[in-house]
Amino acid sequence: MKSSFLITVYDLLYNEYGPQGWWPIKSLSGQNGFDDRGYHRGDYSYPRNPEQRFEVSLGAVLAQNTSWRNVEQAIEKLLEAGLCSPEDILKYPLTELTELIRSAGYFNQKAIKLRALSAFLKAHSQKNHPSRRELLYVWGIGPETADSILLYAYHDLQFVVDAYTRRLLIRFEAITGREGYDDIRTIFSASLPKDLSLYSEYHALIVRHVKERCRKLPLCQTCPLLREPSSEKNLCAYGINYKK
DNA sequence: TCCCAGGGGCCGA
DNA sequence: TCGGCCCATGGG
Repeated sequence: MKSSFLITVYDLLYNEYGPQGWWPIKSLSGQNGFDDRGYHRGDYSYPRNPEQRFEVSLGAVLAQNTSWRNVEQAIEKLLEAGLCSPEDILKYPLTELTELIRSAGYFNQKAIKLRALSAFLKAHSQKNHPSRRELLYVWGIGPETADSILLYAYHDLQFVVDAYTRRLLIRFEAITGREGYDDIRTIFSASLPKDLSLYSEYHALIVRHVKERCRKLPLCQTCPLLREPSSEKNLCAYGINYKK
């Protein structure tokens, strides 16, 4: 795949949707530069302290296979209970922790996952960020969650691949769908400039675009990726077939 | 009522 | 290694 292809896709998505403000930080909602849901569009300097990094990390676990609206409620309750650090989570009763995060679904599993992550972060030096390998060793942290934490909490240059990314590339016929997580991750990291804001924004834009347009039953008529006349091949093979 | 969400662990083949 | 199953709430 030509590297310019993924950059063209990025430019088109950015022009259509603008900065997405990921990762939102609930504890800063309403403050200068943040909307009432904690989004901070176009500013990639957050999180800035251990508490904010921890909130993003908790959110990455809570967001597993769960809509963000449900995650927001859980984060809000964690904040209300004053759980802002790994130590806070670890000393909080498990049954009560489970109740706080009920809205995020899979609450029995996720309460244990939050504890496992907290135990890891407590044992780990908070000064320099954890490695990908270390995070993957933590129970409940898979590749997507690890990369989300590294990119959005620790500003480490890791491209986040999710089900939306996979669907988008399948519809471009850029992948078959049988590729593993790391294969798809490499497609992006090999093609894109090493730029933190680009990585952060690209993943967020893919989520926005696929949720909104590239659904299971896609809305190709208004797809911003079908307006590029200079593309030599697709842009979206699915859309081309769809229009026939 | 059904389907899907900003996945990951576990288990059997 | 890989597919299938389980976890679970809430909104459309």
